[in-house]
Amino acid sequence: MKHVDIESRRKSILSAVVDSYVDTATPVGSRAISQRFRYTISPATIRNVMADLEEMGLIMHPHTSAGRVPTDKGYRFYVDSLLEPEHLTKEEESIINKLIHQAGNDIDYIMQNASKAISIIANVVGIVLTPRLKRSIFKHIELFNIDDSRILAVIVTTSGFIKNSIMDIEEGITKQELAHITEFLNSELEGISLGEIKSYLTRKLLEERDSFYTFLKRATDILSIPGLFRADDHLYFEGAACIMSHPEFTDIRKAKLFLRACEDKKGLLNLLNEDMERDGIKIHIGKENVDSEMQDCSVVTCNYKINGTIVSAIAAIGPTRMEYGKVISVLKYISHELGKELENLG
Amino acid sequence: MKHVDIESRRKSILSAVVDSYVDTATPVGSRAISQRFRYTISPATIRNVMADLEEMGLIMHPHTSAGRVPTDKGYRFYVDSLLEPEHLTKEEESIINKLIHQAGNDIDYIMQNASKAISIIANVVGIVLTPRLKRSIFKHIELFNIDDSRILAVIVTTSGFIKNSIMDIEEGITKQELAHITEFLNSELEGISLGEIKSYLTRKLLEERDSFYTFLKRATDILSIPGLFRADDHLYFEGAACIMSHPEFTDIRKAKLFLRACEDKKGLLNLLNEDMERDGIKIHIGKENVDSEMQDCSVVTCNYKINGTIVSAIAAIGPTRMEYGKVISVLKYISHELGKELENLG
DNA sequence: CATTGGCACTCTAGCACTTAGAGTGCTATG
DNA sequence: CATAGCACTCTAAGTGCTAGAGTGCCAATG
Repeated sequence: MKHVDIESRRKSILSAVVDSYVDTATPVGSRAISQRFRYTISPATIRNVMADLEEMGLIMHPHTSAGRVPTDKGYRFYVDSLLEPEHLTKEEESIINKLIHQAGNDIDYIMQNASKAISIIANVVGIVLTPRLKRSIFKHIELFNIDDSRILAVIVTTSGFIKNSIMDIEEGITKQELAHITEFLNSELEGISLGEIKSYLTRKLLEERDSFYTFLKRATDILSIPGLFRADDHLYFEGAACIMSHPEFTDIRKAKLFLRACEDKKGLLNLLNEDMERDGIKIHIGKENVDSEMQDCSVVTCNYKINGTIVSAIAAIGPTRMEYGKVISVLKYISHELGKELENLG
Repeated sequence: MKHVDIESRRKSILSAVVDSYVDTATPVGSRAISQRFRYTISPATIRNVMADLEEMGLIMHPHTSAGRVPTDKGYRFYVDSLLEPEHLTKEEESIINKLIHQAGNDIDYIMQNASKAISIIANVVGIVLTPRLKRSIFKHIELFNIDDSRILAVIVTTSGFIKNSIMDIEEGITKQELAHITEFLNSELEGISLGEIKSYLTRKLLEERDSFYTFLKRATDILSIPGLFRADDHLYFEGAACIMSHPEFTDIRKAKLFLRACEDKKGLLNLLNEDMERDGIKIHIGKENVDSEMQDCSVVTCNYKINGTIVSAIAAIGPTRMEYGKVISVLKYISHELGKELENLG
C-alpha cells in the first residue's frame, strides 16, 4: 500500500478516529486505528498522520500519553465530507412507525411519541416543536358571542389546526353584525398565512377611506384578540434519563450543564425557528452554537412539512460525541413520517 | 434538664436529625445533635435515644461508624407529627407572583412559570398539570360546518377553557339542523361537568322513544367527536438541571433513576389524578410510592381550584431528603396563586 | 522518500497501604 | 436516668508504586 494519496489517507484515518471515539468514548490510539485497517498501515505511520491532523486542528490530545479525540472542527469536517448516508433498519423504522402512526388522533401524544422515537433510536434527547401557526394558511374563521361582553374567535387552518381565543368587548355587537364580519373575513383572508393576516388588514385599512372603513376597523379589532395569533411554542422533550448512560456524564457537573442546555427553551426555540427557514438537516457542533449553554453539546435539527409547506422542526441534542449518521437518518425519517401523520389528521 | 418527658425528647431529637440531614446531606452524629441543643444534652444520652429511634425504624446507620440517617418511616413521622407550618419570605412570594401574575395571558406560559417557581423556591423538580377538562363545567357549545364533510365543535367551560375538535361526517347536515342541535345542547347541558355529559346524554337517549329520538341521537353522535373530551394531559416540568446539585446525585446512576422517575408521565399522572380528589397537600415518601420508578424520591402534590372547584394539581418531586416544610408552603401558595390567575383569565 | 520498527519517555488508572477522625456501643459512675 | 470514658469500627483521604497505553523521534529500509 505504498504511495497512497496522502489526502485520502488522512481522511480515512480521521474517519476512523471519529468512528472509534464515537463508539468507545475513549481517546483513540494509533494501535487501535492500525487494527481497524487490519494492520495494512503500521501504528507508526498512523502516528505521523495523526500528528498532521492534530496540527490541522481536527483532533487533539487530552494529555501526552493518551490517544486522540476529535475536536469540534474535526467533527465538522467529518459530517461535511466524510459521513456516508445511512439507512435505518427495518426494525428501527417499525418502532418509529408504531410510535407515530399508532398514537391515535391526539396531536399532543403524537408529538410526545415522535420525540421519544428520536431519543430511543439515536440515543440522544429528542425534541419536537409544535407546528408554527404563523406558517399555517388561513382557511376559516368563526366568531360568536359566548355572553354579552365576550366574543369567541375560532380559526381553522388548511392543515387542520384550530386556534381560538376569547375577547372582552366593551360595546355590544349584534349577531348580524358579527355574522357579517365573519363572512367578510372568510372571503377576504382565504389562502393567507396567519403570520401575514395582521399586516394584510392594516394595509387594507390604510387604503380605505369611506364608510367601509368603520366596518373594516371593527373586524381588524376583533382579530387583535390577545393570543389568537400567539405562537404555540410547545417543545416536546424526551430522553434525558437514557442519555445519562453516556460516559461523558459520569461527571455530574457535565450532566448538569447538559440538562441546562436542554431546559433552555428560549435558546432552542431561537435555533429551531431559524433553522426551519432552510429545508433539510442542520448541524451545530459544540462551540459553533451561539447559545453558551449549548457549547458542550451538538444539536441537529430538521424541519418538517405538512402538504409541502414547512411548518416546524424537530431536533436531537446530545454530546458532541454522537452518532451523527444515525441522528441524521432518524431525523429525516421522523420528520417525513410526522408530516405525513399530521396531514392525515388535518 | 433531668426527668424530661422521654417521648417529647425523642421527638425533638428525631426532628433535629431530620433537619440536620436535610441541611447537610451527611449522616448525623450524636455530637452534632448535642451541639444543636447547645450541649444541654450530652452526646452519650443522645446516642441512647438514637439507638431507640433506630430500633423503632425511624432512623438508620449506613455503617457502624457513621451517623444516623432518617428512614422513609422517619420522614413520615416527621412530616405527620413534627413539622411546623412554615411561611414563605416576602422575597419568595414576590418571585412567585412575578412568575405567575406577570406571565401575560398565555396559559402555556403561566403553567411553565408556575412549575419553574416551584423548582426555584424549593429546589425540587416542579410539576404542573393542566386543568382537567372533565372537571370543568359546560357553558357553551358552537357547531359549524367548515366544509361539506366536516364539522367543527367548540366547547367553552365556565372557567374559560375552550376545547375543540373536528369531525368527519358521512351524510351532510343542513345549517338549520346544526343550529337547532346547537341550541338544544346549549340549553340542555348548562351546568353539567364535561366528564358527565356523555353519560347524561346516553341516559336521556334511553328514555326517549318518539320522533325526538332521531334528533337526540344525532346530537349525541356529534358530541362523540374523537378528542373533544379527551383529557388534556399536559405536564409542565421544570428544574431537572438545578436539582443535580444535590449531593445524592454525585452518583450518576441515582441521577438517572431520578430523571426516569420524572419522565414517567403515566405514573405521575396517575398519582396526580388520584391525589387531586382530596383537598390539600399529599405526601408520598420513598417506598410509599406505588410506582417503582419513584421509590427513591418523595413526591408532594397539591390540588388547585378555579372558582372553588378542584380542577387539577401541582407537584414537587425530589430526593426523600427534601425540605418538606418549604415544599409544602410553596405548593400551597402557588396552588392558590395559580388558581387566582386562571380565574382572572377565564 | 514514504514507511516502518525500535526505543526512551510520559502520563494515568488502579491498587495496596496507612492514617486521621468521626462515630458508635458498652460500662462504670454520679 | 444521665453522663463520661474507653475500646472498637469503619470510612475517606492521602501516599507511593506499578503496569500499561500511548506518544515522539530516529534510524533503517524497500
